[in-house]
Amino acid sequence: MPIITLPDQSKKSFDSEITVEEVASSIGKGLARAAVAGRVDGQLVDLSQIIDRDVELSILTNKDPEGLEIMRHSTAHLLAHAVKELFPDAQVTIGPVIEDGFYYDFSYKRPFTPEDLEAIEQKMLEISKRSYEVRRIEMDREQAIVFFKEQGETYKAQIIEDIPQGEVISLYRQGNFTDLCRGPHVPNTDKLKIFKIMKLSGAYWRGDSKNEMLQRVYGTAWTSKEELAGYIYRIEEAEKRDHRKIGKQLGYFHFQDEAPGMVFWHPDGWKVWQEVENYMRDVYKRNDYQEVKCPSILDINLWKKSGHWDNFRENMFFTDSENREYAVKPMNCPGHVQIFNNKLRSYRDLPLRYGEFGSCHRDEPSGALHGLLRVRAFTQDDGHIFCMSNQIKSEVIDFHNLALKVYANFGFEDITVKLALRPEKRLGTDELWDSAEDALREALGSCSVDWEELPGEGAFYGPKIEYHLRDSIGRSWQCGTVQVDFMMPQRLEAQYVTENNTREVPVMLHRAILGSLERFIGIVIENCAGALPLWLSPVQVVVMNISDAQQEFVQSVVSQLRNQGLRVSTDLRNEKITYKIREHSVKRVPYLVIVGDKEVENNVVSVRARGQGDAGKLSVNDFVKKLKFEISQFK
RNA sequence: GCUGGUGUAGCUCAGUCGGUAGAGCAAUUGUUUCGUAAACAAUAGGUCGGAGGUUCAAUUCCUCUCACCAGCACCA
Repeated sequence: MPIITLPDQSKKSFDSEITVEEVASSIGKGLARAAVAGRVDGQLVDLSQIIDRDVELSILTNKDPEGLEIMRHSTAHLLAHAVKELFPDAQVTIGPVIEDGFYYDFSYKRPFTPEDLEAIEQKMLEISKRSYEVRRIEMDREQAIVFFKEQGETYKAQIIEDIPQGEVISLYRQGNFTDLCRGPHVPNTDKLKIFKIMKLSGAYWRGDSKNEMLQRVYGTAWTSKEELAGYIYRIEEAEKRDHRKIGKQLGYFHFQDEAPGMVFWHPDGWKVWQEVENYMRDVYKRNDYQEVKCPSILDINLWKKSGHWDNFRENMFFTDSENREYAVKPMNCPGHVQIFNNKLRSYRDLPLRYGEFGSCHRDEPSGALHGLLRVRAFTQDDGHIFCMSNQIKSEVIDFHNLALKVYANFGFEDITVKLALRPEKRLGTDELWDSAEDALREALGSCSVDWEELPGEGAFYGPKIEYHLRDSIGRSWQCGTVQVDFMMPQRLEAQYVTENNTREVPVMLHRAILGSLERFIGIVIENCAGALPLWLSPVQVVVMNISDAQQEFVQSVVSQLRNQGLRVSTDLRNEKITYKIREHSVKRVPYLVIVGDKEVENNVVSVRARGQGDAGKLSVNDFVKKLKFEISQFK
């Protein structure tokens, strides 16, 4: 006599055991039709699940987040089903749900073509219409392994072999296609109607580059055609924000074949850069950092000593001169230690903070390069704090707060914090790693922030807190970081004199807020879709005349604005005012100033603000005040 | 680095089933002096990513190579 408690706390009792689907029908026809799965006492189950005891039950439709996920998962199975029908000797592997969709990895003798993808999508629609019932089957482990081996599905058999002994193995069958899966799934393939195959790519079996490369087919699925269209629209809109496109359009920078992964900054792009750099220089000054500058090329022996040779060599560029080998620096830390070591330090000097706009080169794999976001030559706002262990916590907390403040000034509020823990390839003992990781955890713990821990992702010399920002298409990029390092100061023989006149090795905190200036500027561009805030805009104002008669007045307005430190250009071309407005609007100039006879007569300017249109007439003085106020707001 | 795709004028792109290429915008010149997102006309502009090969002939076919794009792997 199961009594079922529904989400609204109402109870329904039944005379005998009953399936989730039957409960849905008992509530209403519409619900039964929309139902894709159920949740019984917190556990997701199929609609066919039998309930034989008192439970709490929710009926899930694809309007529920879990329902949508189940639907996407089932669509992944539909994809695999279609592939098996079209290419019977393809092997299926895994097909999970991801953000906004799903993928499925296949092993096949030849690469799929774009035409294959179309055929697969058609076949999926066809199978969906066949209205196959999706049925759960349970097998024991050995039975399941034999089952998949018989079908030539060696990857599936491998997956099962990794499932712990004794666990029940569940399979799902639709028509003549059976897939290993935990479930749950929609009850029938005809529930799957609104989906689209998106793209094809390679992916290593089990994510390991030593393994075979499989073919990954990506797809998306939604509950309505409108949502699918909305998703496609969002992707298109995001592509318009791509910093590579905007950078080209606005003439900020370019790349060319001769220097893959290295930026040619154009005048306007470089103005943005300088503005960012000067802002960060100010942050250094105001937070007790001393700016330094170290050589880019250092003797290879220093890199051997620091541990880079053993742990980072494949990412470094090398050069030589007169039989001496050098490395182009991939990091700034060894240089800063040299400055620290250049004189005898006392505990009274600590914490000692050095900051550098350090130009680094890393030989990144070609496939990793991505506009400004992943380059081979970049500049870090890289600082190193030499301190005692009892100063770590407060330094990390200060850094955390400073970093968030800087991000906010650039318009970023949504930052993901991660804690990257010891990697396989590393220096130092486990005890040192324990204390370094704990130090960071403790500091984060007192910062009222959520973080995700990433085992194995730390730097070779220490664990790190990472600050991630998202790009326009949802990819997340590490910008800032703070890392605790007990190893490098020791290896490079840094020391300070303690209170007791003994010598001790300082702790070194590596830290960067922007991370790479290139990457950060790329993300800023995407974040504002190229409409940079006034203080960062390379051209803040364009002053334009209506006709030749106002040329002189325009010049005088420009010189007044320039005298106030504003970045101003003129447009005196013999073009219609609408033409000029359009051109500079497309270039996202924050303010356009229009001068015609009326303005000259009244000694005012007509102001047009980006995104707002006509902003009225102002005296030059008032206009300057307005701009200065806006700039001060942002900084 | 791996898998797949792409590479034609400054930009966005069309085209050639093998006979050395075209549009729009930008540029240049001329005319127009015109008030809040594109005036009109003319001109100029490309060894079709690079190197080999096949061919009477290659931008088009083949091989290699470089760069870029997506994803994977790797990472700020």
